[in-house]
Amino acid sequence: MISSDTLDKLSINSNVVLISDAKRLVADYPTVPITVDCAIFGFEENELKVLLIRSDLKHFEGKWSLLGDMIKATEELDAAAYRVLSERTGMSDVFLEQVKTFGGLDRHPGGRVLTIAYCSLLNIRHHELKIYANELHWHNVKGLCNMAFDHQEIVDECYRWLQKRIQEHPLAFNLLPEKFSLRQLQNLYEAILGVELDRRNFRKKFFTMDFLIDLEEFEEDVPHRPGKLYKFDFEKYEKNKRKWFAIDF
Amino acid sequence: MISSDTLDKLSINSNVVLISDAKRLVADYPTVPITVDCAIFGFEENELKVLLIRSDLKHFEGKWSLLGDMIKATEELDAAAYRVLSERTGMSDVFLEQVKTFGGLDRHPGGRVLTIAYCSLLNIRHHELKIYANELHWHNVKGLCNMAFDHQEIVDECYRWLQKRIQEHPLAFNLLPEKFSLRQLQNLYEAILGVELDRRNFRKKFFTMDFLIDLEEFEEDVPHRPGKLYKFDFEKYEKNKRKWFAIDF
DNA sequence: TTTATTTGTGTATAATGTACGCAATTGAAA
DNA sequence: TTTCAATTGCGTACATTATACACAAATAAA
Repeated sequence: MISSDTLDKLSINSNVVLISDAKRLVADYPTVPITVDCAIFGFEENELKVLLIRSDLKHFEGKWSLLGDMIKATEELDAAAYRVLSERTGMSDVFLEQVKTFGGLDRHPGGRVLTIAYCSLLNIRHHELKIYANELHWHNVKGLCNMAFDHQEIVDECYRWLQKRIQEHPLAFNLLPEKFSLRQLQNLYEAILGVELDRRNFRKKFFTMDFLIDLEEFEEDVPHRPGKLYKFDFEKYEKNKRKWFAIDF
Repeated sequence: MISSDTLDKLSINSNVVLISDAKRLVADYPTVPITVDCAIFGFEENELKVLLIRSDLKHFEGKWSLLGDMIKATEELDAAAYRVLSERTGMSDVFLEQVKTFGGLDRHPGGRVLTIAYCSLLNIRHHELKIYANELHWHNVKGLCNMAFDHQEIVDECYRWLQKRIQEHPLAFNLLPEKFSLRQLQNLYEAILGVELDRRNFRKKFFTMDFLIDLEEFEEDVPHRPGKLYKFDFEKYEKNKRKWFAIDF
């Protein structure tokens, strides 16, 4: 049976029933609050870190949470994630990409809340954290525990996503200071992938890729022979992007 | 200023303000109708196809749309996508995976509607389409036009996702009949990747992967030397999954 | 029987990945 | 000063994989 109310929304056109009032159609749909959660990764002391706060929900008292917020009524998804990121880190011009949407019925104690997970990579030293409330700080990605909501699952998913992604595109440079040594670069790859790599082959691979710029400068204050410093040639990379497929370790 | 209404939701605990009433917190969030849209891919006559219907919105009269529906209030995201798929194709046990969420403010004429895009792969011959209403049928992925909503963008995204994905995992077998020749398999890869592959090297690659089962049967009714038929060894693949990284063409 | 077409199986070569050797440079210890 | 430990920078030998291409065998149609 089609109710008269439903009929109001319909018009008949060449034997097909067309809905003329899209607003009234949509008005019948159930609605859900939507949020973004950002897995913000950084790299320090040869460890991959993720930025967390204490949950401000009594229900998750003492547990750790990703940075997130509701999406405003007239806000684009990416913009909401970027807002969360910049409000807390003060950073702009940062790598940020959508990873996956989580909509489990019981993931939020306040009722069904959908969240769109984003992954962000940034250089810890480049940014003074803003709003230190709720014990905002960096946690080792390995050995996380005591997470609020389904945030353990979200971090795991973002971390796996990152592991794949850095083998397709040289995103890892977003995590390093502008000037870095090959050793730092290798430590980063080893930390993210969780494997040991041969130093000499690693070096060869990155030199043949040919977007490291030799700065003719050297490390300082290291208790051994200092390594050369390089920077990443973003321009050259952008031009040759298409050719890329895998970094492959 | 904190309103007295807000204070009701708060409790103070070790200098941190905790929100005790999660439901009331969430009640303040804007809410949005959420839908799923399925890019359902099939393979026929050496062409990659996608299943579309005519949009039933007057606003998009004559335009083509992915299969989609609202997500019910107590329905998991994957379940909603699976429901859309099985209602229309009658298929169960089908490959289905979340790809990306689209939430552009103006993507739906009825107001903001979030959609979670899913990608599905199935064998066209295995399934009688159900509900032929709205001119449900298979379209060539190449040369799509006249799409409703942002569905062109969604199909493009799902197609790129598929191109990457079949090089990491042998998903393509979901698109083939149970028994297939190496030529069919190669045609499929060529259709999806949009490249020509060397027949002999292609064969070598798949034999060294070692999960094709030789059925000792042959093609029939072909106007040339018939090729051997194979089936995919899902069991063996599942066991060796971890070792995988890329198929690489 | 011949021809066109396609399958099935190779091989030769180039490119890439992997394992590892060794001199050079630095800070710190002897 | 000399020696040592640690690390960088550069190389080479070998194994593995990718790529290009040749040719016989099987089938339908002429």
